[in-house]
Amino acid sequence: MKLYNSLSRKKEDFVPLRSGKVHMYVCGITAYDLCHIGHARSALVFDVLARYLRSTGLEVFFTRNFTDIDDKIIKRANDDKRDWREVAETYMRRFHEDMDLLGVPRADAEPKATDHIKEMQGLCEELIRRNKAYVTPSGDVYFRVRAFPKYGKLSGRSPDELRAGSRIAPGEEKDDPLDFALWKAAKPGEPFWESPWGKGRPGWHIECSAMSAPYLPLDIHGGGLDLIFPHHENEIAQSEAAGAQQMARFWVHNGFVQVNSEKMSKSLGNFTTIRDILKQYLPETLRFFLLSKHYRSPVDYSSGRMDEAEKAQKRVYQTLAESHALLEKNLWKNTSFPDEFAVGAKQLEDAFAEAMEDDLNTASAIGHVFALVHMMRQVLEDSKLRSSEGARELFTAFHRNAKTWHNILGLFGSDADGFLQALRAQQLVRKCIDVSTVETMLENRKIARQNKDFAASDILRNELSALGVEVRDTPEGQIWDILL
RNA sequence: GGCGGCAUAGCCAAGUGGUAAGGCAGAGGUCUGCAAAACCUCCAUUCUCCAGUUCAAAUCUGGAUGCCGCCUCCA
Repeated sequence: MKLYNSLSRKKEDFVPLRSGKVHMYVCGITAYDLCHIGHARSALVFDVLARYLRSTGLEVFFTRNFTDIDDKIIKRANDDKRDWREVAETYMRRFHEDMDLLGVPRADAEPKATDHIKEMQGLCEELIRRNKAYVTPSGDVYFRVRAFPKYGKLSGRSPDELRAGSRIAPGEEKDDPLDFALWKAAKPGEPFWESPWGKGRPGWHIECSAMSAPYLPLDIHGGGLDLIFPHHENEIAQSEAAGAQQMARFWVHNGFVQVNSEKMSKSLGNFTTIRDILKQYLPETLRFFLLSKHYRSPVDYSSGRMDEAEKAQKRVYQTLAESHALLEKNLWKNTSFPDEFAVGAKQLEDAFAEAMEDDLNTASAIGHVFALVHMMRQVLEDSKLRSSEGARELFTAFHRNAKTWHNILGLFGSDADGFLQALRAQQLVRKCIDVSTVETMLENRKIARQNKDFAASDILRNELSALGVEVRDTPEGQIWDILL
């Protein structure tokens, strides 16, 4: 496949470094708060990338770490008057709960920083031995950016440019303003580990270099766009200055989730948590929404867009449900069926695969899903076509495709009737609609209609509409749905 | 200030040299007591603007404008 590499700023052919096996490392969360929709996007993008690579027959070993010791965790623990370990454990557990709902499986390895302190210290020692790092009188260890000539190759900045805007803060014992901490001496009351340089704890960047070390060189190192600088730049510096030939072949970064065209982030306070959204919408709707735009573009979140996503998604499931019902009935006639449907369906199937090949273009791929759905609807609406043998083949292929979508995108794989039921329940909650009230009104309307009292019937229909309920009159009686 | 990205219909969104996918909304039609749903048809001679390269440009080049991100923790 073609994959955009942040390092070269180009799409490149993805070829695994080791035959048939892919090592993928994605920066996970710092466990100090609930995950927001931006975390969901990042998790989803790399989940889909792993699923896709696996679907092409590659073996993928996926690593996603947890940062479970960090300034923010310590701050949170102090604020909440809890032990920092408990804070980290709580939010790691919340992360897993969110991912379970979103259908993101556990990574093959989920290392925690605190389980790899020894390796981090080892890496620091190696860097000091190579004169790429130094120890300060207070027991901090800093990376010597000047000693790594390739510094800036990922973010496209030169040390000179960076140096121009930076200065050493008072009290810091750095040789150079760009030098960054590998190991921080413990302040009073802070958690610490014993080290050759005294009591202290690891810096953020060294964690990922240490935890990814067993898998170097990585085929793919991923994360959010904002991690390029300084986090990933520093990881490269640490790992490669310590002797690695190349830390990662591909650097892949996902774009942000925005609100009103502004980045959603904890520091801006404009974030929406995954669990808040899942009170309103089904997890698969969030998944669909986030995957319906290319992973490198920013995506603007709003409830209006979620509503649109929900409507579109429902259309696919309705089509799956209706065609499934016909397949179950299994009453087919040997009537003529135009070839164009099978030909078109095959083209769309290929187009889906091509879109995924082209830098994981899920937005385009989903577009082809809808083109296929449109075709299925045409057949379903035509009483002659839908009962013919040709339709059976077409529907069978459609459901086979849905399996592929499920495997790769994690979409359209739920039981269709079950999904539609769950969706209705979710919408009832969201719209605060009381089912028994609706049913009473429908019963009254039914009576009015039996008496041909259309005026009364229409008044009830308007009242239901005001509640957010839409009624359809069919030969089988009244059917109601939630008005969006 | 430095570095980078983006600009496609009312909205969302694919499309990196060969004549604008798809979704939502909207209009007309079929159906209906009237509706609704569903289906059919229509809905960007044009891709922020200005120059240029080319037989051919939304796609390449130069310039302008606007929006966003990174440069400090951040998915």
